[in-house]
Amino acid sequence: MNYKNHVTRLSQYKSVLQRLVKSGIEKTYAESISKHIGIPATQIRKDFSLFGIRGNKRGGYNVLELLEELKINLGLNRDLPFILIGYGNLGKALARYHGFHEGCVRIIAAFDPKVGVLSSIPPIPVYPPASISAFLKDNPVKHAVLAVPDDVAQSMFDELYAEGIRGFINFSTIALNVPEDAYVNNVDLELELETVIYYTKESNNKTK
Amino acid sequence: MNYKNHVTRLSQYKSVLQRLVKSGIEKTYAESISKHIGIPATQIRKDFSLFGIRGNKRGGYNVLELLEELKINLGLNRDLPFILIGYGNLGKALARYHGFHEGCVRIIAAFDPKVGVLSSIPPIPVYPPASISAFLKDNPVKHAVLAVPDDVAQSMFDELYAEGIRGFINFSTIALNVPEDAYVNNVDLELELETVIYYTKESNNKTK
DNA sequence: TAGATTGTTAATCGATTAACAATC
DNA sequence: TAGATTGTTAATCGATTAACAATC
Repeated sequence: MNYKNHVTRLSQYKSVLQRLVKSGIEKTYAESISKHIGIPATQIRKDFSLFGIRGNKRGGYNVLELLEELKINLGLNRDLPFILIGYGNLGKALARYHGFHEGCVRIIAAFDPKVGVLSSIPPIPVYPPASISAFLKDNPVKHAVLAVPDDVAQSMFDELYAEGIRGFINFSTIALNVPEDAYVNNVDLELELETVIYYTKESNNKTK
Repeated sequence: MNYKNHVTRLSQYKSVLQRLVKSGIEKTYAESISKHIGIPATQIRKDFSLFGIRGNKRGGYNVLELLEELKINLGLNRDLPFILIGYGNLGKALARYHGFHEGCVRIIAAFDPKVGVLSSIPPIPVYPPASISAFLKDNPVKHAVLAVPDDVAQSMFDELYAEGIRGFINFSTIALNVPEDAYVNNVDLELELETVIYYTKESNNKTK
């Protein structure tokens, strides 16, 4: 079963709800959420139904409750420490990424041959790769960000997998060899740029 | 018509073909490509058919020719200069991103209040945002990478749109207000991490 | 020729949308 | 109550897969 689209939408709903909470709005409707993100109200209700989220007939949804339900379904209702492998430009950008500090996604440590302390808030320590094993023994982390050069991506993956990490986000451009029980989300930045190019080709101007 | 999936797959085919070229392989088959990326051979042929790419019955595909066809269909068969707006950690990471140098996607200049010259190969100049307009008059760029803080993302977008840029990749976390004839590819890094979390929730271990 | 492989047409599957019944 | 909104069932749409004819 492929839930990718559902999960993406759920996450979008969550973002809207977080904005509503900030604005102090207490109640919302499928129709209003639809206005914000352009997803049909009927699909929003369908998604909620699929994930067992219930509203009040005639009364819409309580913003705080709905947000909480969305977080539960996304698995965001708990502490979610990540480790960051590779502390180059991309690693630094991710560690300081603004959005993360608002949610419960936290990068608690980075590993790179060049050690040091990242001046982020809160500061994130940078350890040598050799200490990953020891670190994971003390810290029960299940998720890792792979932001290393292509030539070491597979061996780093293998090591992390052996240490019990099962959820990965991979920024390298090689296709990792992944066991059945691990999940790897490949983010291919070149592909993202190519998508832009495709959709702005003159020949596609009308169709898109 | 939504071609997003097709474009994603076309780009994957292109990557495989580029690897084959590097290995000096001259001929390939739908079935061999399938082995590399796990997409059914029948779908590969269907995609090729949709984009008018023909092979040789019984003889498979000539690697170089196929790669060229894929590039043409992806719009990658020409010079594709991007400008980079925002030269923080993420901007730096993108400018130095390894994959780009192999393809025809090139970042030719960056704009940031903190000017300077990026020590990349080739070096990318960093200009103040005020000079965007003048730069675009001399350089017919149609694509931009938006890697700026959320609070200036919309105003930067508006300025770039006014200057004729129509293809964008947006790393900020706000939903931009976009005219009909522009294309914005939103890359939400928080969403990418959340996807990993969702698929590694204990309750999803069996289903996924 | 026989066998392998392409390319297309038809069937299936899943996701989205529409219709509408339930109910506050 | 009447009207608004939810939640579900049914219809539509599009994308994927399977079957197979074409042919080198």
